[in-house]
Amino acid sequence: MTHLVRCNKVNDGNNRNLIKTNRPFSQGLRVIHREQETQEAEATPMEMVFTEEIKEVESESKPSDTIKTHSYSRKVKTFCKELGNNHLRQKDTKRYPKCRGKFSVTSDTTDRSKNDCTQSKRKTPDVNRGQRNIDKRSHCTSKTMQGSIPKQLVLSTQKRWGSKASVKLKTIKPTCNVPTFQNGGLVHDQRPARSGRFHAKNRSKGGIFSFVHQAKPQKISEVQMGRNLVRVHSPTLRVSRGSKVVHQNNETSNRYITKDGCSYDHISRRHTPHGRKPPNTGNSQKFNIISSPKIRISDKLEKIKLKSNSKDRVSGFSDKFSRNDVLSTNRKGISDKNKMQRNVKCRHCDSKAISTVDRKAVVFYTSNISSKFAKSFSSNGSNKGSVEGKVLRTKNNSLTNSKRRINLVGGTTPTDSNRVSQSCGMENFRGRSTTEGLSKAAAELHEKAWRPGTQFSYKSSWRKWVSWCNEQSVNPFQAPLATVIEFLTKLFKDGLQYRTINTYRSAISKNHPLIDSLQVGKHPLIIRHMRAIFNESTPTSKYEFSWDVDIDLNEILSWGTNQALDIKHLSWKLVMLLALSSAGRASEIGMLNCKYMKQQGSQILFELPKLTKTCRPGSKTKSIAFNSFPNEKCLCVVTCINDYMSRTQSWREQGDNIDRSWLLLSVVKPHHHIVPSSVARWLKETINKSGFSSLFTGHSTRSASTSKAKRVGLSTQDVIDQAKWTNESTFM
DNA sequence: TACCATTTAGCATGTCGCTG
DNA sequence: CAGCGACATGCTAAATGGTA
Repeated sequence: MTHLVRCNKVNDGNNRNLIKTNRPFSQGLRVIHREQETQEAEATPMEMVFTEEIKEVESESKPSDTIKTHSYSRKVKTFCKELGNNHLRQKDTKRYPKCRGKFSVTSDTTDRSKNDCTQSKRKTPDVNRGQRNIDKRSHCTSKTMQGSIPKQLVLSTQKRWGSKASVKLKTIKPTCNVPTFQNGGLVHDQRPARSGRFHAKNRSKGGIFSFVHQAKPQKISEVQMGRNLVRVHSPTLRVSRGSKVVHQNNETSNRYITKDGCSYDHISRRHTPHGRKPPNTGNSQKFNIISSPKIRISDKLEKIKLKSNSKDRVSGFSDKFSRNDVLSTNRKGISDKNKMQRNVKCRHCDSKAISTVDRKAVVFYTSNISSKFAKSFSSNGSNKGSVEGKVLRTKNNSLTNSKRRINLVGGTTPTDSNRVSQSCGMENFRGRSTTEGLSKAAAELHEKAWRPGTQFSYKSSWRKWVSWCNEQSVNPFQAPLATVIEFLTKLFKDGLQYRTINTYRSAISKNHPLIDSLQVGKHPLIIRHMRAIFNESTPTSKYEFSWDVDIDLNEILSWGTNQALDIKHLSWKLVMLLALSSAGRASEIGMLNCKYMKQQGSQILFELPKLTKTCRPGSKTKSIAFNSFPNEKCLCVVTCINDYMSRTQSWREQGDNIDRSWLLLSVVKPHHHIVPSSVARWLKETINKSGFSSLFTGHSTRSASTSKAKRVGLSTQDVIDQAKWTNESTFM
C-alpha cells in the first residue's frame, strides 16, 4: 500500500504538519508508512505523529471508502449549490490541480472543511457541451493515447474515483546512471560488461532497489527533523499522468545526482539552498526535511537510480556502491511477502536487446550526431567559426533601526504621493531614469535592449523589491545602498539561490538611479555582499550524471513505427529525436519553422528565425541540420519530421488566422505552435517514460546527447560547436 | 556582472465518460 | 442531456540554470 499524505497538508495548529505549503521548499514531499519495522516501536513523538497521519490516509483505499467519497461528493455538491452558480470555493479552485488522483480525497469525512483535498466542483456552465455531443469522440486525446502504445509500457491511472488504482507496472531494472561530462562530471564510459552489471537476478531479494510504478513506496529516506528521525517518501512517477504529477515528482525527488555515493548530498536547491534551513514561515513546517544531511544511502541510491523500461534491456549498477552498502540499508524489516513481490517484479534483462540497442544507438549517433556534428558543422563554413559556433548587515535587524540607518545614509521615505504600487513600479520608473527625455517610440525601443524573458524576470524581481520597500516605508526609486543590501540579505535568508539573488540585483540595478555615480549592481559594497552570499550559498552543478541515450531510444523503438503512433507520441518522439540529434535547447527546437526548412537530399536544414540564448551582436544566423539515418528508419529524425508533417498537414490547412508554420504544433485544438516549456515537458515525459528519474529535465537531453556523442568518438570541439557552447569550461 | 534560457507550480480551460 | 468526475494540456509568473 502506498500511503501518501498530501503534500499541502495544512497545519493542525500544533506544528505537526509535515509539509509546508509555501514555495519553494515544500512542494510535494510525502511521508509514507513503511512496513512494520522495529523502528516503529522506537518511534519518536514526531514519528508517531506521522503514523497517525498515515493511518488516516491508509483507509482510503479500502472499498468501503468509496461510499465515504461519494458521500463527500454529495456534500460538496450541496455546498456548491448553496454558493450559487458559477462559483467555486476559492480554496477548492486553488487546490484543484493538486486534488487529482488517488490522494485527492481522504477517508476523513468528518472534517472536510479543513481538508485541502476537496475536489473542486466547477459550476461553470459547459457551453461546449452541445457541440461536444455532436462530434463526440472526435478529439479524445486519452483515447488516442491508449491506442498505439503497448499497454504494458504505460501505467494506467486510477480508473474510478475512490477505487483502487489499476496499475500496470513497468518492470524495473536497476542500472547505472552514465556520468555526463557536463558540469564537471565524467565523460561517459563504456557501459560495464554485461556480466558485470548488477543484474536483477543477482541482487538480493532484499535489495534496496525499488520499482517505480509499484503501489508500494519505493523511496524511503530517513531524515533528521530536529531530534527525530523521520521517514520521507519521494513518490513514484506515474508515467501516463500529465504534467502535474511530473511536477510533483520532480519537486519531491529533485535531488542532486552525485557521483560520490556516500558524500553529502546536493539536495534540490529549490528546496534547500545549500543545506540551509528555509525560513520559518509561521504556520508552515518547522523543519527542512530535505535539507537534512542525514539522508541515508538508500536515498543516495535513489538519486542514481535508473528505471529501466518494460523489457529490461539494459542493466547495470554503479560499482561506486558496494554490495554491503546496498544491502545494509533499510530493508532489514522487509516482509517476506514484499520480498516475493519484489522478486516477481525483478525480471532478467534481455541480452539480445541490449546488444541491439547499443548497436543501433551507436549507428544512430555516428549517423546523426557524428555526421551532424562533424560533417554538417565542419563543412558548413558559415557556421564554423562563428561566434555561436564557437556589509553593512547589522546585528540589529529591527525595522526601526533599519529605517533609522537608511535615513542616516540619505534614503527617503515615500509619501502617499510618491509611494509606488507594486503593479506599476517599473513602469513608473521608466519615465524617470533611463528613458527620461526620450520619445515614446525611442523609450519603447530602448526597452528592447532586454529580451522578453529577461524583462519578465526583472519585472518580477522589481515588483518584489517595490513591495518590500513599501513594507519598509522606503522609496524604491531612491533607496539607499543599505536598503538594497538589507533586501539582498532578506532574499538570502528566504533561501533563494545566489543566481536568483543576482537577478534581483540586476533588476534593481537596471531601474535604480546611480549611487555614488555607480550602478547599484556594480557598487563595491553590493559586489562584496554578493560575494558573501556566494560564499555562504555556493552554486553547485545540477547533474553529475546523465541518463543513457540508448535506453531512451530503445523506449522510442518500442513504441513502434511512426504510422502506428498516435499524434501525441509521434510528437514526443519527434521532439526527442530533434533534441538528441541537435543537442539543441528547448527554445531552439520550439522555434523550428517550416517556412525556413530546406530539404537537401537526406538532410533537413532549419534556419532559426529568432535569436537563440547565446546570440549577441555580431553573431551569424544560426541553422540546425538534421541528417537522415537510413539504417534505422524508426529512429530517423528526417523520416520522423516528414511523417509528422504529413500527419499534421490537415491542421496546417485550416485556413484560420493561426500561424501553423511552426514545425511543432500542440496536439490540442486549435493546434497552436508549442512554447519552449512544452517542448521541455515533452522531452521530460519521454525521459520519464524511459524509466529515468524525474529529476532529469528536458534540458538534460543536451548533456545526454553530447555525452553520447563524445563517447562514440566525436571531438570536443565538434561537441562544443553542436551544442553551441562557447568553450569547454562549460562542461569539462 | 548582466543578462537570457529553462524549469516549475499554479491556474484556466477543454475534453470525455459516467450517472441520474 | 445536464451535471459531474477525472485529467490532459497550455500559459504565466517566479525561481533557477547557464552563458558571454
